[in-house]
Amino acid sequence: MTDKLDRRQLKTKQLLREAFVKLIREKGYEGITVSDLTRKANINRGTFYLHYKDVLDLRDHLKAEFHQGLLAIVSHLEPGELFKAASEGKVYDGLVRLYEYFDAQADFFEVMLGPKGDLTFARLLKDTIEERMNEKIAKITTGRKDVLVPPDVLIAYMASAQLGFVLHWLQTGRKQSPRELAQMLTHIMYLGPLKAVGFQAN
Amino acid sequence: MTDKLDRRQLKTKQLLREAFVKLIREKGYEGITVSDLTRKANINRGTFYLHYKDVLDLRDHLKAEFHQGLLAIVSHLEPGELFKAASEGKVYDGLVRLYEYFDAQADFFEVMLGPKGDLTFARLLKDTIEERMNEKIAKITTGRKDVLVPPDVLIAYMASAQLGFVLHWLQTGRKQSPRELAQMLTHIMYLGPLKAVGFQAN
DNA sequence: GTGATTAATGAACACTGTGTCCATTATAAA
DNA sequence: TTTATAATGGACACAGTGTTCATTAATCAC
Repeated sequence: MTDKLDRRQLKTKQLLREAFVKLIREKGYEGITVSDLTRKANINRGTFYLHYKDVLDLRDHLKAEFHQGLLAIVSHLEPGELFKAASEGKVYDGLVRLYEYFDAQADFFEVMLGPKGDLTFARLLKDTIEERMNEKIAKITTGRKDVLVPPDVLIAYMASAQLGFVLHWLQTGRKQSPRELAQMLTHIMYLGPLKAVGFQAN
Repeated sequence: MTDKLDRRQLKTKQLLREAFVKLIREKGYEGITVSDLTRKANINRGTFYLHYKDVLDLRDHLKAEFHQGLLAIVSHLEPGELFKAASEGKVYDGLVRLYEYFDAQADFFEVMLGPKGDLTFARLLKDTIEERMNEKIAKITTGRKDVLVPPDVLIAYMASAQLGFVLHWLQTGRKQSPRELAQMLTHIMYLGPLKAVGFQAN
């Protein structure tokens, strides 16, 4: 994966990566050209093609990087543990770790997932959450008859929800700590959104 | 809004609109050019510019159309009604109407929100849901101290969730009826995702 | 139907960006 | 210091853009 790279190559890739994020922030992801990138990075246009096929290729490499980082964390999450912690009024630690990752990489995620960013990245994250949940939840519900909602539907719901949840946090200045985030998500997951926001049975 | 249009103009716009959806289906949204569109629609390239500024402009006009359609329905939704219906084991009719709209326009939504589609459209829909919820939910929670999760956070969660829910349905062949969809969403909203999928307190 | 109106066409224009060369220069590694 | 190779600058043909304009064709109002 990580071929041993010449310093020069590392530097070039680093410059391109920075130029990419800057350009998204400045003029939005759509319509970034190779010429834009090399101008901003102050490198020769031909040099770009020594590393990437085109702008989409550069984007996909960046996406893959962060995808890996996320996978490493998400693969350890256990919905059963979340439910257990929630029913005992505790916070599931796996969630805290997940939000700590987003917090640490916030600069990148904020731009990339923001209004000017690249939404295919959002899709990738959602799909990742979804796949992992599928593995975990499938085990639990096989053979049961009392499920009110098919697991695949529910997983689609939750995966989108959790991404939207993080996104909102990123785009409103990250006012809560990762632990507070986990606490809130636990409430919503356990009680359901309606009761979590204060609707009361009467 | 709807200026009285020459038949020729209507026809041109119709052709462009069909070409756009076809091209997304065939080669993906990214990288569709004006030349692609006019070739596919069999019209003169110059003609395109008599109607739209560029590809993004065409896209935005299409988005706006469906946005209007959705607004008309979403603006009538009442979370309170949803909670009431849910606690009585009923289905909230507003939701059924919403899903009927997606069902009727499924061809367009499926392509546009699909893997090759335009994700800014997904964002627009999410924002629409979010804004409307904000209006409704804000009334309920003002002055209350017992909310476990701030309304804005919860709304971000729900808006994303509901979009993901519909998206999954569109992309898995629309196996459920709008009423069944509404039923499922009601369960999730009322019980929370964990209990809805079958986790049990013990 | 006829004539006035206006949309669509085809062809040209300068311009920007693409992807690929290649000889030359600069820099890192052994 | 030598050897390897990354980066450069300049060139190339090509595709797409956005605009203009005279010409053709369709529609609308009468």
